Amino acid sequence: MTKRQKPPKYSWAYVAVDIVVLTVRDRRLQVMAIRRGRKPGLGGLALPGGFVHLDEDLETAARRELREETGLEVDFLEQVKTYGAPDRDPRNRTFGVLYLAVMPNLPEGAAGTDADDAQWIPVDELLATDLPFDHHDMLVDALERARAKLEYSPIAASFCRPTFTIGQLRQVYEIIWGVGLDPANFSRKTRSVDDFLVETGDTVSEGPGRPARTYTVGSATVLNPPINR
Amino acid sequence: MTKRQKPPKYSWAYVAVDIVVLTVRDRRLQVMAIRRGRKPGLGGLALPGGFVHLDEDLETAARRELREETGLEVDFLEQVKTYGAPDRDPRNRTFGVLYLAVMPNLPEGAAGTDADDAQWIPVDELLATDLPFDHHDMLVDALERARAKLEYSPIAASFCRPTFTIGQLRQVYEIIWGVGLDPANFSRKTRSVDDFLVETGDTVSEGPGRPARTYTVGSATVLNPPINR
DNA sequence: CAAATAGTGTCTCTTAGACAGTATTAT
DNA sequence: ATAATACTGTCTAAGAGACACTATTTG
Repeated sequence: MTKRQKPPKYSWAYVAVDIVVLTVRDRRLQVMAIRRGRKPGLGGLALPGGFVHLDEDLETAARRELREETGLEVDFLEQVKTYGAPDRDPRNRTFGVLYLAVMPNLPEGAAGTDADDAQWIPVDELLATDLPFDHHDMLVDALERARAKLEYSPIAASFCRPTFTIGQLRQVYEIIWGVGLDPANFSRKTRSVDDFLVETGDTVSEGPGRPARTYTVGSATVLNPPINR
Repeated sequence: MTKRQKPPKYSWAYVAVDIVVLTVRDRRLQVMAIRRGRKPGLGGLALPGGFVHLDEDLETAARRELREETGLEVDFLEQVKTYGAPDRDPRNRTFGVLYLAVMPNLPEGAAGTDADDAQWIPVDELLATDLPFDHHDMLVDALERARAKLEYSPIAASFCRPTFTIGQLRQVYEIIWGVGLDPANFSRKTRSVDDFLVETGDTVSEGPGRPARTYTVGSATVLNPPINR
């Protein structure tokens, strides 16, 4: 897998990818964490991630590490930022490329976590634990990115299953932004965004209340007009 | 300068920084380019940049390379994206961390380009030349970032000298967005943004027309409300 | 004086948000 | 029936953009 190359002439380094995978479960924003099997931070929680192979793209490495460490396959994956403080890894000079991934709340087991050491944990709980390296900063930065992207990108749909209701979409916004949104205005607003939502023609009924129309995400890459906080 | 470390155990790589420095000169958006002294792309233009030292932060490396290769000192510097395609550098596995920098149009010579091989060139001209590595993609990505940030960040002020008029600020927007903006509405709009502009109390007269009030940039990090295109 | 730029006034049209009211379900 | 959710209607206030008009300079 890992090819050889000539010994380094200049300052060399390891390059790793780390991934913040977000989902909404039990009405809370949750993040995928793994239990570390080695020092530093042995036994504690950390973000999934690992070294990039020699013949591998960054995004490919992120997907591979995610699959290996958590068993997850994500549809939304985006580079956030690269961390390069000289002492960020006490062992060797290592650069960390952070990725943000987003998943729907799939039923436990279905493409879920085969890996024993992987678990969903509410974001605020993980933020309160002692994370190794600069994983705390990474989590904060990824969250900020996700919050910002809700406004102008269809990323919220990545938190939903392929077919979803506007109520489900609204909950994503409410939970991630931590605010309450007027259902009536939110419905009008999202439907008015060009190519954001595509009506399926079906409706679903979940619990009491009028059945909701279902939608799939459209071709829009930018929300125009944006959904303001 | 470059410390030693133990020989690599896993896939190692070189890490470089590349910088897109933008300014507005002669009413055009221009970018700093250097003439390459080695292959690949020998004799052609390229973005300034170079390898990160072992004991150096990424941003520090970007500032150092910029100083060494172009003699420039910038105030605005921001990480954009990291490029990691396995074949992006034909010689060795090299990751490239892209930075966006912005400068005012300083009078030629003053903290200008000591370096012979560095030059300002209009962005569209550099885009039309044959750039080495993935510098073309980098330039496109940096431009998109700059255009987007005009809307919601005070980055436009970084294109201006410490004290500037609203007319000068408007020109930055017009040139970078490639659109015409209504001077009256633009003036009202920018002045209404919280903590964006701070009046100096002075006015300056450049050519014909009523003298303009001058401003310095305020404490705002986010423009609220934003300046829409 | 004319031409050019800075800045104010005002009008119109669109949109965001508040909130009342109607539709349709589970229990 | 009651409660809960989905969705429509409507009003109000704020904001964006068009554009006329005033202010102050250079030549």
